[in-house]
Amino acid sequence: MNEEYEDTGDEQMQEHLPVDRNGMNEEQFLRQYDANQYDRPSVTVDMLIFTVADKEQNNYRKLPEKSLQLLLIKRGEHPYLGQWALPGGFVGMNEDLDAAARRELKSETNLDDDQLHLEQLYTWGEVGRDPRTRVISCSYMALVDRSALQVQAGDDAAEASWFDLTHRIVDEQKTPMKDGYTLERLVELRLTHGEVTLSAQIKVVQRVSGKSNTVSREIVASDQLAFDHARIIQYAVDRLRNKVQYTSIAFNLMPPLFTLTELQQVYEVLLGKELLAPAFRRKIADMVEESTEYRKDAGHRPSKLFSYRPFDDSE
Amino acid sequence: MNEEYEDTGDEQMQEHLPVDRNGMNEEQFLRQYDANQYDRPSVTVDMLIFTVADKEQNNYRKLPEKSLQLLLIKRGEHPYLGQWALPGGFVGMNEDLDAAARRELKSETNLDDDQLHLEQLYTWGEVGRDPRTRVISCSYMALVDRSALQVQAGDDAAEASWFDLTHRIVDEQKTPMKDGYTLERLVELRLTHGEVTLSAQIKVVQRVSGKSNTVSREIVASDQLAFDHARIIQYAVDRLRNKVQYTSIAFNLMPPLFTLTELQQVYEVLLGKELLAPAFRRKIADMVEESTEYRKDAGHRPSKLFSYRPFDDSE
DNA sequence: TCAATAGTGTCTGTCAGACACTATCGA
DNA sequence: TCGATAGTGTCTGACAGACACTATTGA
Repeated sequence: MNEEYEDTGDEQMQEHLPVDRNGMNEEQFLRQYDANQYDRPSVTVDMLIFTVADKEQNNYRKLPEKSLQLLLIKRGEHPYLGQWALPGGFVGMNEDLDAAARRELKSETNLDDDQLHLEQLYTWGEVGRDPRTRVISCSYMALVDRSALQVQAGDDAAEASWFDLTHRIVDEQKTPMKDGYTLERLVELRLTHGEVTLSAQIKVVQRVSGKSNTVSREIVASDQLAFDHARIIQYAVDRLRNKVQYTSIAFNLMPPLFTLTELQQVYEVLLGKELLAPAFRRKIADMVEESTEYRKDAGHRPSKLFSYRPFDDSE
Repeated sequence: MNEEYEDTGDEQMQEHLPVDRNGMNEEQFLRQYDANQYDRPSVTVDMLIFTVADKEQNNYRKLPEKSLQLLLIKRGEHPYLGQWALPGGFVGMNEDLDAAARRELKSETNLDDDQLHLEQLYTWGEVGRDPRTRVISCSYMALVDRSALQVQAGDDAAEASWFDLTHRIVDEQKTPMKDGYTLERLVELRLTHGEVTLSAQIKVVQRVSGKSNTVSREIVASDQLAFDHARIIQYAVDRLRNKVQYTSIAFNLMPPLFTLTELQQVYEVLLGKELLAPAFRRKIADMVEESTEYRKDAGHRPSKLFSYRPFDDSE
């Protein structure tokens, strides 16, 4: 069970270290280990930085609509020069993976990770996804509060912009298969910033056969979006929609004080559907705390302002 | 918006390709690109291969208890020579990340991925986690049906064994913090295979302050478990427990035909708690299909055998 | 006969969907 | 006044926890 019993056990003063088939102990092994004997892929982090912004609204009575926004960077270098890509970069040899994500986030938004939600999403490792060399990308999702962003992005040398993001299922069909079915969804992503519109179509295929249940995503079309980033964005939206429903991450998109209607609007824009106010208020009731302040600048009844209350675990 | 307008536009026959600040078009850039100009980390996949097995039972009336098992490999090389580790290996330069996971799985269990559940879990990229060199590990979780395993593992040169796995919260305390709280859990992992017992303690810390909500895992003690694998195992158990409740992955641990009590036992061993039969049967009712067969070998009323029915989406 | 599992019926409380209703502001 | 949002009350049906109850087997 323990290698050291195979030693002769004669040298009382010397430590009984296990040796490998070449007679080396661990220290000797590590000294001769050469990481360069094999080719290694490059590793990057890709950041999906989401926020929610108000759309313009002229009717003094109506509330402004919300839109989900994603930060993209215009590439100033090959490959995909001139196209838009997720912020990101290579992971340093002496830098934790998470630290690389936080570094990228800080450099783009000037926010530290205690002011936002940061979460590892998925690691993308297909062989041909980067024309330069083999690149494995670990994607992270960040949710930031619009009001905490000092600069409107783009203070960097590279051109960074917030794009309005819409995610729409254009087509859906279910085909019965032996021992299961295949569910194919065609998803259209549309990203707009001023005059610039990027779009992509992703085919999301869910195969259920026997017990296995696999989801794969394929890029059908990708206009002005670099690399396979359209697919990563689609994946992130799916994850975001999912998590909004059973966690409180949505509050990371809210300012310190907000009305319940604003909160509901954020949920609605994330989920892509309308919610009923009474049910919504019940659901989030013990995640918010009433303040004494009111919002009274609009042409209708003033609304109470609330703040986030970290989960009510107390009983 | 598009770089090509910066060309002189004189050469009608030549394509208008965007050029970078060095005057290179994409093809020229890629030809001179050298991936070796920077140090790169090594990338591995680590496999968490779970199954459920029956425990011995002598009372002819009683049903055998189930135990959750995990496949581990005894290391025949430095570092951690003689200790036990998750199966895994380096990702080939011309191999998709998923393909590497499937390859490892196939080599350990001789099963293809259409016969089981395979899912990417998390990517571990701390700097010091491997003493050899910088290693980033992408972990995958696989759930296999015990009855589909031809060999009892270990046909490989390396010694592979199924370990009974228990996951127990030994200590839990909640400390109020400014603007939130800290929830600390001490988790004890215990892995046994015959006479061999491995154990580890992981401190799982959930920090809730303001809007951010972070979970971190720290290895307090790890006996005979190589690398940071104790932490990865603990993470996988958390994920497994979570997913069992809202997906049908548990069926991947079941043979083609099973009784509802067996299914319930699997849920119970995964969740680490007992369930009430009527509620359980209601919950899984439309995920199973009645067969005409019965299990009648025991000292009690025979039970109907069921099979898995991929989600009842029909209305 | 009996220990053990197999399987069902039903009470109860919780909670989400749905919708009606009242309250209150600014132009 | 009125168009819009703010906010509440309550009916309904779905469903989970809880527990009692019946059914059936092999030694």
